[in-house]
Amino acid sequence: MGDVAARAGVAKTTLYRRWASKNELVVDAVAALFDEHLELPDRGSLQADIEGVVLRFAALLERPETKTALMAVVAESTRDDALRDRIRSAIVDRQKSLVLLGRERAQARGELPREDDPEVAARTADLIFDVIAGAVVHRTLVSAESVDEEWARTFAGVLVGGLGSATGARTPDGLNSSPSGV
Amino acid sequence: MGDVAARAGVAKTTLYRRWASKNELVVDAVAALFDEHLELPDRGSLQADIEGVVLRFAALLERPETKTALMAVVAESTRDDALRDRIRSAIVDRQKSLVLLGRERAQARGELPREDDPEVAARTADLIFDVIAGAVVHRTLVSAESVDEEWARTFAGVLVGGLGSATGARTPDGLNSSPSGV
DNA sequence: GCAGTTACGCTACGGCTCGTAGCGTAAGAG
DNA sequence: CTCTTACGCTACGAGCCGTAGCGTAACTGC
Repeated sequence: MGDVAARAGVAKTTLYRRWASKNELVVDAVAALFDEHLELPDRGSLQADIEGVVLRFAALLERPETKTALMAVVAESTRDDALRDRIRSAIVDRQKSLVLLGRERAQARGELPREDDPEVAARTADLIFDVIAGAVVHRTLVSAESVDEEWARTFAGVLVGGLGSATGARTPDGLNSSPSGV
Repeated sequence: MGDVAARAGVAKTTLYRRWASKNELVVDAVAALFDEHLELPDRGSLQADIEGVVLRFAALLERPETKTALMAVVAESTRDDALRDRIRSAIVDRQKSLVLLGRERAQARGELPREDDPEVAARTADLIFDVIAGAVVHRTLVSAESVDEEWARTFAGVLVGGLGSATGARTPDGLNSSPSGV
């Protein structure tokens, strides 16, 4: 934090006059990075849109400062509810709009059916968000392997296929079996 | 750490005679929890197997100590390569065997085709692992919503559907469209 | 030009936690 | 009965977050 103040050319006390704690500053910094680097250009298909955002997100996470800062505040948010809420409103909820946009486009293209029940729609959007963000974060940070175009393509293929085939979410446990291999 | 020593009824110095640092101790503790609580009983179908392990994993992660400890070391591993390797060998690689077991069972049931190319098989297993672990972690820690049976069912449905439909990983970008809604 | 408010810089410090040094002591090996 | 091994204990150094207190510059309104 002394370092941050030094690099900003201000005194440490000034930082604490603008942010109540280090964590809040880091959350705002990470949120700004996310807002700046994440977007969802229309690449013509749901699969391509997912590939694009996955690669953008991975590129952001592979920067050492980004991943260190993000994981530090997420880790602390497990024992600080106020921090968790701040992360949600400043980062998570904002980026969730990308999922809504992507679904809207896919529905306009006819790639995904429209869902009338708004609660089901919201739950599905949350699921998609958790799957995309979780998978990319896990791969880059825990598995520590790079997210390249091939991985993005395979991942997007699985997700698109899964969304197309099984989401009505009735009770049965096996409406599976299909072509092409694992 | 003084607390850990106190609760263990030993002196703090004794802890440092067995573990070189706090992080190593935490990694070993989390690894033991994972080994103890994660297993993959045969529930009759790939979908049900995934649901089961997702619920087990989520139950483990919802315990405050588990998630705090896990995320703390993962966060620090972003700036400590030795710690990252220790996490990989003590936790990640061990639990990855669950994916291999689940796939083996699914192949024996005929739910998934066998894959001859071992490299493709390994990459797919890694992908499945990242998707399952990442999605559950992201939902419980970032989205901060509970993983209940309904979520597990929907998630497993999407994953099974995705694995069944699109994984040969050719170039095309749209072999989707199907029944049941998003 | 002048008082009053606002915001900043700076030093010093308290508090917390990780990790270590040094020494005394109990238990098992031969 | 010695020797080794492992443990307990106190004290301490180091690093970082966050704050107190005070001096100082700039900007406002008249």
